[in-house]
Amino acid sequence: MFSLALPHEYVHTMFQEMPDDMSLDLPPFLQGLNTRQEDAVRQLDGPVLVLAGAGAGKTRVLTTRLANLLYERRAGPGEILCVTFTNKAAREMRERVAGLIGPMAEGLRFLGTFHSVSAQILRRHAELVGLTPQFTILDTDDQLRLIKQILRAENIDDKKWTPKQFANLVDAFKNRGWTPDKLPPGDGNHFAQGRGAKLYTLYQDRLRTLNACDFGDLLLHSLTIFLNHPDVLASYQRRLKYILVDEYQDTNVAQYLWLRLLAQAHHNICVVGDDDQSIYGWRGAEVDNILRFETDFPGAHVVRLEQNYRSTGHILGAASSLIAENQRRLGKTLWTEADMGTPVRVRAVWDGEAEARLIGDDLEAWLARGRKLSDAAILVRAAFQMRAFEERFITLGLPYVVIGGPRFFERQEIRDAHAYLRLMVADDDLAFERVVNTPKRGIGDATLQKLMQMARMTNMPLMSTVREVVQTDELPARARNALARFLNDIDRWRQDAQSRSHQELAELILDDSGYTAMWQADKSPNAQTRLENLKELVQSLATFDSLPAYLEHVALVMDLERDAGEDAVKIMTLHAAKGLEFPLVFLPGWEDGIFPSQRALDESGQAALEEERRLAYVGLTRAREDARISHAANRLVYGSWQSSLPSRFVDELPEQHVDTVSELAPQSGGWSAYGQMGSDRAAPLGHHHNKAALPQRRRNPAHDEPSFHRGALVRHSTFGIGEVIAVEGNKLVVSFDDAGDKRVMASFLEAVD
DNA sequence: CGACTTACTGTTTTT
DNA sequence: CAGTAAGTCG
Repeated sequence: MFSLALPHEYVHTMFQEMPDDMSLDLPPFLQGLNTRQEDAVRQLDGPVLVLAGAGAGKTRVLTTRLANLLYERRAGPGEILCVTFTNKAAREMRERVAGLIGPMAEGLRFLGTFHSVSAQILRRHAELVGLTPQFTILDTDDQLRLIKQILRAENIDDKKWTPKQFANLVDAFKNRGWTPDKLPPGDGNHFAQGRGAKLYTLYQDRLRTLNACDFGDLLLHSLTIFLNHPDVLASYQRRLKYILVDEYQDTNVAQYLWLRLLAQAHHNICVVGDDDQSIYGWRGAEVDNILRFETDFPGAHVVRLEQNYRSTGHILGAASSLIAENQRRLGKTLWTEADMGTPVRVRAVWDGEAEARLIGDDLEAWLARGRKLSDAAILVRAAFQMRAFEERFITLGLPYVVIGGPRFFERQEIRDAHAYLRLMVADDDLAFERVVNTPKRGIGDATLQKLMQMARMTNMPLMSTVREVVQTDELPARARNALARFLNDIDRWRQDAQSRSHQELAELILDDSGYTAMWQADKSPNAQTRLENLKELVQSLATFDSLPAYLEHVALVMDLERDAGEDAVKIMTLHAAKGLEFPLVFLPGWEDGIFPSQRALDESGQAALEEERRLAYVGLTRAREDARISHAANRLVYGSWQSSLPSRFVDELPEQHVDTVSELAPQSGGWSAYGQMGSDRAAPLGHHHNKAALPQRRRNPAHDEPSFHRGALVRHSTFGIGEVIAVEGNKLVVSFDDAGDKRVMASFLEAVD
């Protein structure tokens, strides 16, 4: 149909000569936009802020603008930076642009998530931050293991100061763009008696030694590169002539700085967002970024998209009034040409079970009216609310899908398989650790502990350490043989990799290592599913050119495209629902303590509550025709009953748009408020008992590679005192007083004077 | 070194 | 309640 080979100059001249008739001569993809949308699409140069209300055609504007940039030849596909938050959004964008301008969309190399674009840049300049281009990207699981090791090595009680807490702290630092050297003094102080900052440094050092990055590093390192190497920055500024940003309200400080640097030279940056839909404050998003855009980029062209194409009048009216309760917002007036439709229904039920029953009944009625289940969604505040619905729908035989549940690449068996694959590509310590005894090879905790201690001392990868240590008497024969065998396997597979496709290789490894057999022997009910998942993994390998390409994809995307499947209701969190729409939306659990969450209620300021309100707004505005809120009088939370009050958000809904129904007997007494307000909830953390400082234990004082000569007197942690009788590189033969002659590694010995 | 039993601790989520 | 992690025994 439409081709870019069209005489572009001709079209361009026409734009200039006949401005009044432009709409007639617009390229097809520009037709059918409203005035504001068209404005946003056609204002190509300079900073543009698009404030897009819910359902106002934000994605359409972004994709059309991108297509228009290409159509107008302002930039080639490789010269446009277009960043989104999710892979799904990036995929959708690419598809839609391809639909508008054809195969040229494939050349959009810098269209992707912040993380994938950063990763691309970082691979190219890795050495500037002390990494090699082959660095590994750690998943959350690897990251937590690593942190745990560090905390233990530093003698920090990992129950009081959990790895997860530390990971969150690090994440918060990175979200703000703080490398360890830029950490404001005192900022890590609340962690582990003021050791947060030091631990952060240690963690980053460790990552560098491992040639690895966590997710936050992808962005942070590329930011560091831009800041420290003006020439590199300048090359990207020259190359990326236009910048488009989706969901700008969700950007954190690091992303903001990253974008600002890239846009600094040409100011051709267009950001699209909605301050009312900022729901990721808890993970570092700064609504301020969007509120401040006009100050950051003076002369910014601001476009407000306020016509809603999604919801009925009642739904929009209810949502608008609700969000109007928030103080900090730019303010928009959404309107629609649609009918008023049905008022938002608010229903009170006795308990969670009754709520599930009610919604189940509604869905059956919806089906009976000839509607599709896939047109309906249940949006919950927190995952634990899902179970009640699942149980009910199973008994009803009503098909459902949980969106955003445990993800494919996060499953244990998939991670294990990936660890094996990673070992084919590099001497990956964390991968090695993960599978060295999976399936069981008789390499236990003690052995591993010892290996890690050695590796730490010599600053070598675990695998190299193992290579050395199997040639010594350091370890008991059993462990040593097991390790030697495993090492042998790895080397053999690496050999095999030369002559096989990566798919065949993966199959070979999984069988040969005994990993498949391990699950086949497992009689637990989900073992079968795990085997199927492994098969699926091997299948999906086929779609990649190489093993590294596959691993990169896995690390960045963490999700597998799933086929639509049968007609089913979707159950998901409100967060997962952002950007989606459904004719029928259920919003259960609108009770104080659940939604808004207890945590938001406990916060003293308004900020948390306002974010919850935005979440409610997001929920309501997902509905096209019908929104049904419900709240229960009693709820089972962590195995005990709590009575609950309707959410304050229910009261904030305007009467004229709402239809309130109660299933409850009027004075059944179900509303009593005892047990509320968290009086008996867990005491807040962080009571700083003045505990005596932990004894400072400094391990291995002789940290430097000790050199020993024949005849030297040495001490070994297990074998005791002995005399060096031969030196072979970093391995020594020592005659121990008690244990006889042994071959040991030098790094494991201390001099005795 | 591995299987079994007991204590604990619980948002939202992407990459 | 239910899943995990750490501790204990053989």
